[in-house]
Parts: sequence; structure tokens; C-alpha cells
Amino acid sequence: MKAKQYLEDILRRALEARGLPWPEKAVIEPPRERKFGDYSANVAMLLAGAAKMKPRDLAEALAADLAGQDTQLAKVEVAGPGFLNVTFAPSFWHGILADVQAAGAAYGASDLGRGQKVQVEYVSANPTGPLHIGHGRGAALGDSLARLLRKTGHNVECEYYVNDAGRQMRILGDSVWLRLRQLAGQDVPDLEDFYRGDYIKDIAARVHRENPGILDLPEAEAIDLCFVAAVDEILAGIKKDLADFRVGHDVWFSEKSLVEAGRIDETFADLKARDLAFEQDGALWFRSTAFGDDKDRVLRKSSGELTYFASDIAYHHDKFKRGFERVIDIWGADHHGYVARMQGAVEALGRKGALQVILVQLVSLLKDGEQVAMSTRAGKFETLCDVVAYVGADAARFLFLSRKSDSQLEFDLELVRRKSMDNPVFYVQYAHARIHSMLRKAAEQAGGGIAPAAPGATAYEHLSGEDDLELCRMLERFPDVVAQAAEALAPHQVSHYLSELASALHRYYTRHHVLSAGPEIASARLLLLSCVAATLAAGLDLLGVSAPERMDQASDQVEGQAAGAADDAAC
RNA sequence: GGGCUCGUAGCUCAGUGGAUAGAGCGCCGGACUACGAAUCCGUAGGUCGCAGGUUCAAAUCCUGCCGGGCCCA
Repeated sequence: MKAKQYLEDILRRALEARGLPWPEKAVIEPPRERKFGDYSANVAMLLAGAAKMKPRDLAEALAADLAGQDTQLAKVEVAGPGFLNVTFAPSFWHGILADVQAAGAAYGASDLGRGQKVQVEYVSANPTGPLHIGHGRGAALGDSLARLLRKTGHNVECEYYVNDAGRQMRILGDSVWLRLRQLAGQDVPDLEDFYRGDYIKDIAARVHRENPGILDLPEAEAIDLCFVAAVDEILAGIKKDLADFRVGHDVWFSEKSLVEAGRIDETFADLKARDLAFEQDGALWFRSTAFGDDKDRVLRKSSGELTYFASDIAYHHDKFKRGFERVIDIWGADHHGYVARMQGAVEALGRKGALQVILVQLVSLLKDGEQVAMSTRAGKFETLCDVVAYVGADAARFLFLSRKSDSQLEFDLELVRRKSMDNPVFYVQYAHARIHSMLRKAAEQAGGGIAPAAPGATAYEHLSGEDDLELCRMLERFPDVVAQAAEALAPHQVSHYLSELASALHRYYTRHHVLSAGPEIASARLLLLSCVAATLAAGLDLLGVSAPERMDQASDQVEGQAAGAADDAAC
């Protein structure tokens, strides 16, 4: 951020002096190859036409302008078709260390969001059964996005929409009721069309135990009892699974409450008043063709039953009435056909563009190279709880957040569980632990120990090697990475950055011995490395992954023998 | 049949207008009498699905086709 902003400022001044505008498509970024300098700008190629000069000539002229006015730059070169390649002086990079140390855990924070009120809604699985691994991906993504947005100055609230009304819920109540009667020895119809998981049986047994007279109640009353108990228990399980995955929602919003509070009718009235809803053939329709849909959609069937679409519109209406300026929904990719329609509805509500939908692709779970069934209860490792117990929350989260959400993901249980380079989470955590191990060792050195130096000229003198500066450059990029990841809603950019930073650290560690280098050099290097550790910790925090100071203290170390047992006990 | 989405190294994936397309794994070969070898260094490996188009510049944008996944009918 610092370098980019700095370069943009001086380039703007140079362009202004020549009467040239700042081009829309200007890019300032570190070039792919080291030999092209620290940062590279493409303005000369974009403005060649406007300046009536050849790109390279304009670049040469700008290079002269910059070299003439600035002392923070060590070198300005023109290369290729007209790139302006800039190398900063070492003192510029050293200054980053003071920034990191001053900011600590807050390093990388910004006010880009200016307090914008944002809601992130994620998981929102129907409370009809336990969460599966696919929900885990959405959970990790939503939680990490919330962290990213908070870090960049947004006012974020996380929400889980509980679909506790509608058809699926009636089926759930019936499923428990029928199972209860079956357990009581009654003849019941075939259970083919109902939820049949073992958990249904457990709930049925418990309801019967706690309500011994239930079989004598009027059926509607009994089913309601079953339904309420089922939703309570399943939701409690979902909350626990999410908590174990270190995911927490601020608000659990009930669909039922939406219906009962009359929000649906309010929304209908609102749409009708603006001629966006109309009655036809006994049904109520939304005029979605006005927003690019290929046909109008039903809100209330002639039978009086509401569609999902109806309550979803009312729900989003409610979100905006609660003051959110921007709403981010995370959905499974199987709902992709619904995105345009929902966005049309939001437009109809007068909030065009305020809804962003992120689709999360399916996760295919591999065990021993074989795909494990996901949609039925057949497989052993299909629930989120099982997977987290087996591989640990850190490893699962890091993997989910290492891939862009719109590509399908292969989740190999054995690979993710392994503590080696096949598993990048350990690579990054190890870098952090390695630094803390050094800091501990340093404190134990004879003569009162060696502490990290204070930022300042004395320390910087010992940090002028190429590898020292390379680490400083990496640290400088972090705020940019955070800002871009938040902008693109793409936490995987953070995890890729962390892998690179960890790699730079490991290389540095191998090449430069710290503790035996003499007290002054050692303490200067410790300053540098403690800044790396702080940045690694700040980055891992954005992913919700722990930053252990010792690897044997990683927050969710998974024991070889215990894993199988944990699996049965916890889930 | 219509739509969405993906297609990059043997594998898993980054890279969404810039320079000679990258990383990890896997293969092969090296590095512990020092801070954790859960590490590091090196070699090999790619018509960026195919064909056109836009641009000074295309893996990236546009069109068509082929292939995988999904949704709808």
C-alpha cells in the first residue's frame, strides 16, 4: 500500500505537469521478475496516444521526471514496450519494519470500507440434518470474508437464515412422528419419502421418552411437538459443529418469524403498489420479466402456499430495512440458476447491485483416492463434524480457503491430515513457530538474552542484504493483498500470499544464521523476523487459522490413535 | 433443448489486459558437528481445450465449437 500509493502520488504529479490525465486502467504492481525492479507502472503505454509520443519515449521522459524529484527511489528504468520500472532505496523498505511493529496484530488494517454496513449470510442449511463437508466450505468462506471485510473497515454482521417454515419442515415433522410411531410398534406407511437418517430415530426416541403420552394426542399436536423438538436438536447440532469449526454467526434469523410477523404480506403489498406483482389464474406473480428473467415467477400458488422465492424476497426486503447497504449471500453452486432471479428481485426492491452472491462449488471428498459418497448417509466421513475431527479445523479451513470458491474442490482426507509439505497449512504455521522458537532461544542466551532491536538506523544497518530487503518487500505487500482480497471477496489470495511469505522465511532461515551472528546482527535480524511472525499471524487470523508458537501446540492437533475414537464420540 | 460454470505441467491448483505463463506435490540429484530437516537448493516437465476476432499487448476480453460439472425444461 505504502509503495504503491507513494509511486502513484509522484507519478500523478509528473503526469499533471505534462497536462496528462491519470489513466483508468493504470496498474502499479510488483513485476513478475525481480530484475524489473520493485514496482512497475504501465501508464506510459496507456497514455502514448494522448501524449502523441511513442510509449518508450514517454516512459523515458517520465523516468527523468521521477528521478529528478525524488530521493526514495534508487532507480527508475524503462523496459520492454514502455514499462516504468522503479527500485526503491533500502531505507524505504526498512521503514516497513517500524510500521509492522507499531501495528502489531492490526497490520494490514485499513478504512477502505468507511464503516459500510455489510451483511454476510452463509451456511443457512435447512435444519433437516447435520452439516456436510460442502457446508464447511461455505462456512470457512463466509467467516473469512467477514474477517477480511472487518479488517478493511466494514461494519459486518454474519447471519444464518433458518428455513424453519415450508414444505421441507413439514416433512421433517412427519418423519420424526412416523419414526416415533414405528418405534412404538405401530404400523406406519413406507418411509421412502421422508428423512430416514439415524439422527431422526434418536430424536423420535427422545421425544417419546420426554412425552410419554404423545401417542394419545391429536395428531397435528403430536407432529408439531416432533417438529419443534427436531428443529431444536438439529439446530443445536449445527451450532456445535460450526463452533468446533470456529465459525460463529451474530444472528440466527428464522423464516417462521418472518412469516408470523407479516413481512411476506408487507412485501407483497409493496410490490403490488409498484405494479411488480399481479394476480392471475388465482396465483400471485412477480413480474420478473421486467428484470431480465425469461418468465414471470409465482409468489403464492393458487393453493395459497407460498413459494421459496416469496419468502426469499421478503427476507431480503427485511435485510435492507435493517439498514444493510450491502448484502453478500453465499450459496451452493446448485442454486446458480436462482442468482439472476434473486438479483432481479433485489432490483425490484430498489436496491440494484446491493446483493452479491458468491457460489461455492461442490466439494468431492476423497479417501484413499476413492470418492466418498456425500449426499446419502452411506459414507462414514461425510459430515463436517467427522471431517473436522479427523483432519482438524486448521487444515480443513486452510484448504477450503486456498482455492477460489467457483472451482470444484478435491478434498483428500489423507492428504489434508498429513503433516508435511503436501499440506500447506503446516508449512505456514511452521514458519511462524520457527520464528517464535528462535525468539525463545534468543531470550535464553547468556548475558540476559538477546531481544529484537528497536526499529531504527542502528538495526537497519545490519539488514541491508538482498534477503533482508526481500522479506521487507514481502511484508510491504501485505496491506495490498488484504485490500485486494477484500475487494475481490477472495480469501484465497491471502492464503497464497502466506505460503509465499513462509517460503521466503524458510529460505532466509536456511541461509542466515541468527543467534550466532553476534549480538547486534542477531537482534537486528530478530526485529525483521518478529515482523514476519506478526504478519503471518495477522494473515492466518484472516483465515481463522491458528498461529501456534510451537507446532506441538497447534490448536487442533490431531492424534493418530485418537482420531477414530473422536469420530464416534463427538459426532 | 435452454442457461450457468469450469477447462493452465503427470497430479492438485495460482495467475482476469502486460515483459521469457508460476507454485506445491510427484520424479531425479544434492544440503544437518549451529537457532526445529514439518526445512532448504538444483534438474526435468506446458500447442494455457480448439478455431477465429478485438488490442501496441490475450491464459485473461468477444464469438463459435469441443469436453467435464450443475440448474431448468
